[in-house]
This record gives sequence, C-alpha cells and structure tokens, in this order.
Amino acid sequence: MNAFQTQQFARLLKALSGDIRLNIISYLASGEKCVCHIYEYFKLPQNLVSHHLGILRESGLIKDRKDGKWVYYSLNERNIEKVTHFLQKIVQKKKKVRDTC
Amino acid sequence: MNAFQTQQFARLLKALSGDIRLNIISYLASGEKCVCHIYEYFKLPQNLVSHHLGILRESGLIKDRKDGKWVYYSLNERNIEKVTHFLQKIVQKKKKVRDTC
DNA sequence: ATATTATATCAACATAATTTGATATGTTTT
DNA sequence: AAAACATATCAAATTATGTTGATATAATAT
Repeated sequence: MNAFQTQQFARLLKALSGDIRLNIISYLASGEKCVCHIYEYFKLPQNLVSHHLGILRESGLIKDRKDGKWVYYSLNERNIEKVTHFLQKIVQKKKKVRDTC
Repeated sequence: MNAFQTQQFARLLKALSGDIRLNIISYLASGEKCVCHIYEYFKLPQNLVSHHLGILRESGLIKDRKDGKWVYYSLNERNIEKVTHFLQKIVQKKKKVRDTC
C-alpha cells in the first residue's frame, strides 16, 4: 500500500466520518431517496443536507439522479466496498504477520 | 442502526481518516512498533506522531504497551473489524433492498 | 545525583470543516 | 409569465483539527 493510495482512502474515510454524513449513508442503505426526504427525515436545514450530500457525491460514495424538480441520491456500493476491503487487508496483514512470529 | 451507534462509528472513521493516521495504521499492520520507529519511518516530528497516536489510542483503534523507556503501539483489530462490519452491513442491506424491488 | 533518551502534553497559532442565512438555478404549476 | 417548489451555491461566522515549539514526565545510563 503506497502513500498515494492511502491518501485516496483517507479522503473516502473523511467523507464517511461525521455524524450527519454517516447517518445519511445509513439511511440510503434502505434505498434511493430524494433530498427533501433526507432533510425531513433528519429534521435538518435543506442547505446543510445539500452541502453534505455534495461532499459524499464528490467523494464518490453516493450517486445522484435528477428527475424533474427532484434529485435522488443512492449509495455507490463499489466505493464503500473499496473502503471495507482496504480495512480488511490491514487486519488480514496483521494476522498473517502474527502467524509467522 | 440507531443514531447513537452511528455516532460511535463516525468517531472511529474520523480517527482513521487523515493521511498521517491512516499511514500509521497501515504501518502497524506489519506489526507492533515503538514511537521512535514510527516517527523515524515517516520523518515526522516526535510530538506530532505522539499526538496522532493519542487520537488513535483514545478511539480504540490501536493499543499501547510500555516497556522501559519505550511505548509500543499495535493495531486493535477488534475495533477495525467493527468498522468494516458496519460498512459491510450497509452495502449488504442495500443489495437486499434492491433484490426485493 | 546528573545527564540522556523516549514519550506525552500544553499553549499558541494555522488551517480546514461545519453551520447559518441569503440568494441563485432550474422545474413545475397556475 | 408569474408563483411556488426543489435543490445548489456562496459568503460569513463558528467550531474543530492539525501543526509547531516549549516543556513535563518517566526510565535509563553515567
């Protein structure tokens, strides 16, 4: 794992961390939602939710789909899985190293 | 997944995110290291590394062990695995939801 | 006892993230 | 075309995080 890749993962993890964004991710696990559903669900101001959705979108953790007035957001599993695989590798490497000692 | 648990995971993810800390975690995957090895390896000031190790330690992602003058740090796999399971659940839930539509 | 080494902590500063309020953009409805 | 609605963006204020330099603590070596 080189420093460049680690930086990419740090970016994904940073986007994931923080109550609001992680709660949004959890909420989206139950399926695609439009912005108005999200901010009503969490009782947060629309612009705040839009801002956090923007961060999640730019990090590649969620996808957006426009339909009329509405914008629907959904998980981008591929990039969430990338993070889990990265963490799994670290734990596995640790286990391997321990076995050989 | 309730908001309280999510907050706990947000805390772990926040500790993980950030170049320096994620690089330290990756480095520790190859086994226990003392502080001096870590800051020499990354060519970073001792107090900066100590500070980030403190954040990782307090979040429960790494463990410390004192031996004479030295303090050795190692991964706390259990909590790293907790994060991966949390993310896996989210992705799995998504897949499940999609299957029933 | 003093000096040296390893690590941690503190305070000051710099940088970055979050939140709020106001406004812009684009879409539908009337 | 005007009004209403959904969402995004911008700038300002607030808060949090990262970094540096100085110092504290604790173990070891002289």
